[in-house]
Amino acid sequence: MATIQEVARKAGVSSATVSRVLNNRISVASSTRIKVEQAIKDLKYEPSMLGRNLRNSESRLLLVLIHSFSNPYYSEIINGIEDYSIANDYNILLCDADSNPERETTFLNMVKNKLADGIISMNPTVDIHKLTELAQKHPIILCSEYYEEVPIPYVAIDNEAAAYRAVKHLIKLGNEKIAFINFDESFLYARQRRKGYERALKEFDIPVNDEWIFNTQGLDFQEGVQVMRKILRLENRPTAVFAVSDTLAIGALKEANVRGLKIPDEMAVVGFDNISFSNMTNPTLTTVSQPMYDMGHKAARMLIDKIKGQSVESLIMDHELIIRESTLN
Amino acid sequence: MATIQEVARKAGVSSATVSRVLNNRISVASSTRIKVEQAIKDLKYEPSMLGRNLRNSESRLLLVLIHSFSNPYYSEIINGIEDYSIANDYNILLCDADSNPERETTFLNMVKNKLADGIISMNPTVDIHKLTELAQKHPIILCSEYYEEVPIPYVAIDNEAAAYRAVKHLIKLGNEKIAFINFDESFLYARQRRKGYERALKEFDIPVNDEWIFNTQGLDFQEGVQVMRKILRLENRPTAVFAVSDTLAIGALKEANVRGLKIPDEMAVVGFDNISFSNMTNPTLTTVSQPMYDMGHKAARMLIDKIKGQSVESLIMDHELIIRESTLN
DNA sequence: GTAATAAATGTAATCGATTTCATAACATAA
DNA sequence: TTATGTTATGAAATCGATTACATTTATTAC
Repeated sequence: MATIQEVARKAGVSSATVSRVLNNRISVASSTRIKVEQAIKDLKYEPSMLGRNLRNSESRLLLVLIHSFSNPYYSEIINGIEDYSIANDYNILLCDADSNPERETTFLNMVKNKLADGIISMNPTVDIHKLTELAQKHPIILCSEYYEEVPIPYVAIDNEAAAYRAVKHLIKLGNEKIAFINFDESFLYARQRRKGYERALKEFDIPVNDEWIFNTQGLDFQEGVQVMRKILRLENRPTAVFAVSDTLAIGALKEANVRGLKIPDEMAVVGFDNISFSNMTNPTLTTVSQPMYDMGHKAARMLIDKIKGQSVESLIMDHELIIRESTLN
Repeated sequence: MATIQEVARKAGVSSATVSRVLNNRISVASSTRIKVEQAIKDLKYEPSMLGRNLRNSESRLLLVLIHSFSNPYYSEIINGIEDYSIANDYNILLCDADSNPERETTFLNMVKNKLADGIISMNPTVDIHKLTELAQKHPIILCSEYYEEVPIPYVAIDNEAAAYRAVKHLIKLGNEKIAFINFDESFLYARQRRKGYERALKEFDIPVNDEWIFNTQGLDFQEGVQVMRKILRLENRPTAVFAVSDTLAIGALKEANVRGLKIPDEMAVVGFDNISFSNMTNPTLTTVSQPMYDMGHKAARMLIDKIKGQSVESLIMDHELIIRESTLN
């Protein structure tokens, strides 16, 4: 691999001039520019990012923390992040900590080590204290997961309002006994969605029944199956389910199907996230859609602005209720 | 951010000694080691990877080329790649070219630019000529997608045998009219799977009917739906379908369901890949499983071996037929 | 034609680590 | 005590780019 020095020698100029040609700086005579460009071609020279980055003390790499590659929820957000990043000459490094704290430390250190210029975290299990400390010296943005009283800018939706809307939709269809499959409520979004669930019930004078509220430890399809089994064993059986993730909802839907329940008549189901599968279930799944691509795009913009030293404001995005067969007669 | 120089000054030693402490080199007195470690703590020093990598001319970053984040097929492979890589102090950079040749070039240049030490490509739409050229100077491994007559080591399964096995399974169940939903046959794996399909038919003296062979341009659920619609319109209608990807199979399954066909009696379905959702459809999907985690693990090992300068051999892994409800009465 | 100004290019420092080579300090053997 | 070997450390070069500053060359004004 040729270096800038070799190009300079071949073109009969100094390395400074070659650098100026590479970076399109002003003041380089077109005759020398041509000589240099020829030398670059002849030697098939490619500038080393290592040298450049060391000098500029930037890596032009952004870290994106997710919880697990297997979660289809992330893919559109990532597309949004990536499009904006690449358009601005940043690459992204996708990191799934997979609830492995050691690996998470590795990733967080990359930003201290100058191997990454900033972080977008979408990982709900991230160590928020470490992250907050890191945020004092390095640009960090939260996407979709955020924390009250943590001074890190975020982009997210209004989870309380979205859950409220989903549950209200079920009520309007005539359901009064609505189960709620929630994730572990140590996560803010789970608490917020629960608030929305309860607000909708209260608005219609339906009492909250704790027997119908389930908190899962994970978001696998299988957890949804398990919960639906529990639901079907209840004496006073709900006629509808609102799940905080499509994967849970799809598992629940499947189990209801297997048990021969008519959907939505005997069991209506609403999910959350609008993952691509949600349109491929039988029946198709009603779900809350977040503007995922847009959220990713915005998060990337916020991060890059922050890297540039600008101050950024948190964003709340609009959600949408997508009504499909699982709540449609 | 403190530099190694500042640590050296604070500890009253030279930067060379600090470096030796950091890298656990021999010959540093334990008294000075303690002084240096104290200084590192006091200054909260973290070594800059940029400086280190420049000096060592390595980035310890591996590129993983995929076609699109949205494809669930990759996630387990990526887990395998990542586990091995991280255990060997490499990080991975996930790149979806998303059939954007410009972006692909960006990624391939990273290895020329020394921003990455090697590449694992799983992208079937990659520009194989560029990749082959790059492979002459840089470590590259193909995973799951490979090319005959291209001298790049790969890890993959025997696609012909896997398809043969899937189709034979359908025949043994009594099906003689078996449709085949294949991807674009410009891809080697599509040609190989077709060969397997035809071999199974021939073995049982069933003529190949071109009317029952469909080539899709993409792998979306929706394409599977479309094909099943075409199938159901045929006068001489097949009683079974073998699709080369689960996403296609799930689309086909859904459409057959919607049209009220009994599965598997009136329409048996086999997919390929064993994505997690294939166990959540109704009925669940029979599919060919590749040892994905293992393939990723092996691919990473091959790449890192190659980076170390060792020579590596291509690998063919075993597949497995997972029989579920879509072919089970 | 000369001075003043602008444009083009080169020299050398710099980013932050690692490592070769030289040297100092110390220990051991004769 | 001197010679020899070992261990610990430092000085300085190095990786490959960028850039402040210095210098040369070209252009313009009078």
